[in-house]
Amino acid sequence: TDILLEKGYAYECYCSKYELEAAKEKALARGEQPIYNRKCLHLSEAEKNELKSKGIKPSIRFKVDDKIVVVKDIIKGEVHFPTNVFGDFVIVRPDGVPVYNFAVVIDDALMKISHVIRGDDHLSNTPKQVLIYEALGFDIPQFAHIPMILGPDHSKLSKRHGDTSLNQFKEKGYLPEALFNYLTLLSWSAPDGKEILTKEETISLFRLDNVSKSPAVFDFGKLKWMNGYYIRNLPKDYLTERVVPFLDLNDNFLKKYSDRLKDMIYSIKDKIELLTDANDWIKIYQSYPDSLDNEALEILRLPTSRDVLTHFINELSKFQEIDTDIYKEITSSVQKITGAKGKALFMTIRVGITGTTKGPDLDKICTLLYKDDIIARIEKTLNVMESIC
RNA sequence: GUCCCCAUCGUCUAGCCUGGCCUAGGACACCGGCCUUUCACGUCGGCAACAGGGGUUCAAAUCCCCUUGGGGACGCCA
Repeated sequence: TDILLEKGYAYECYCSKYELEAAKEKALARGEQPIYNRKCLHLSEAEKNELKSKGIKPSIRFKVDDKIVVVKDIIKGEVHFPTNVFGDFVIVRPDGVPVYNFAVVIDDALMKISHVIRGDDHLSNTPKQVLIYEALGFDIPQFAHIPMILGPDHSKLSKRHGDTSLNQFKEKGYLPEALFNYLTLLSWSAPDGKEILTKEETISLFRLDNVSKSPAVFDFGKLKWMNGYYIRNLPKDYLTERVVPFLDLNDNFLKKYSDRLKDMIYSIKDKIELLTDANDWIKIYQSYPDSLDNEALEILRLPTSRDVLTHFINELSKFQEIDTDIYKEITSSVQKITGAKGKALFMTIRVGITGTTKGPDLDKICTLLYKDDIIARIEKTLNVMESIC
């Protein structure tokens, strides 16, 4: 600040907050720009000392000439700002603490920052900063003002639009690489239009000069889709590692089946609120048969249901363990014996085992579970049927 | 209010700089078909946009101007 003061780029201002406030309101009332009136610009040393002796501490203002500042921006191009819209602005407060616009310049210049990349909303701060760079003789960095991300209502994205912090997304089960990939596609796109990109691909393709100028609305739906895509396509081992923190591993069921779990999760793509939904689905298993809903009960009330389940157990008992082929064999035998087919056959088995009408493919369910477990579950269902049918 | 930025399907965008190849391409969402004896996934098809008006030009989504619309900034906040 000494340099700026000495060279006449800045001066001390003894005006009080109240004075300034009043002046501002007056100007606004007259429909004019609220610009500092330079009252303190020409104070003599004597006057300053007098004010100081009264205990008034000055703030320091940057003296702004009436001209047009041209900001060169990689994304926006050359932007012209008349300085008379902001006037002489404060650089240091009376307590000696520098103001943001001043501090960033000093900071960045000292650290030899080459590129200042930030949100669009900082564009109008930039001319002030450029002025300071120039006064101090610093090299002006390259600026790149990225368009803002808007909420679904097209206003600046904020808390009231829902989850906006990385941790919230993480807690909800969004994979970091999916979020990264999605965010990357806002106001930018790969030259070939490819949308699913690894971090490495993005880094090698990304160029500031093909970032779009217009703001982007955050689309939670597309993020969701992309996260699902990642969940489905990432290597299974890696996926399991990612999924485990979201599951209640203390539970016996999960302990017992954790090795087969990845296949199951891999197949649960329905209404993925994501990983957390997989957890819900598993809970349906766990809480069975308390989870029987009307739809499931209806299936169990079918006249053939009892037969189907009983014979399913019988047939299954003939085998050591169940796999896809055996599953087919069993279901066709049960069909022959009971005469039940279609929904009456498969839905009954589904409900008998899982207690619900929804879930992964039946053959997958059957191969996921162990034979004894299936039998136990169906027997449970048969017991339940005693009481409700 | 003043200044600045922006403007292609509902949303993210390609194309715009270097006008004709645009019958405006892709993705999400949505709607249908297929697959699956559930739901999803997958797959095939469909709906859907150059904000409006003036120019310039043989030719405009592309270049220029105006209007409208949206966003942001106007602090001794960061």
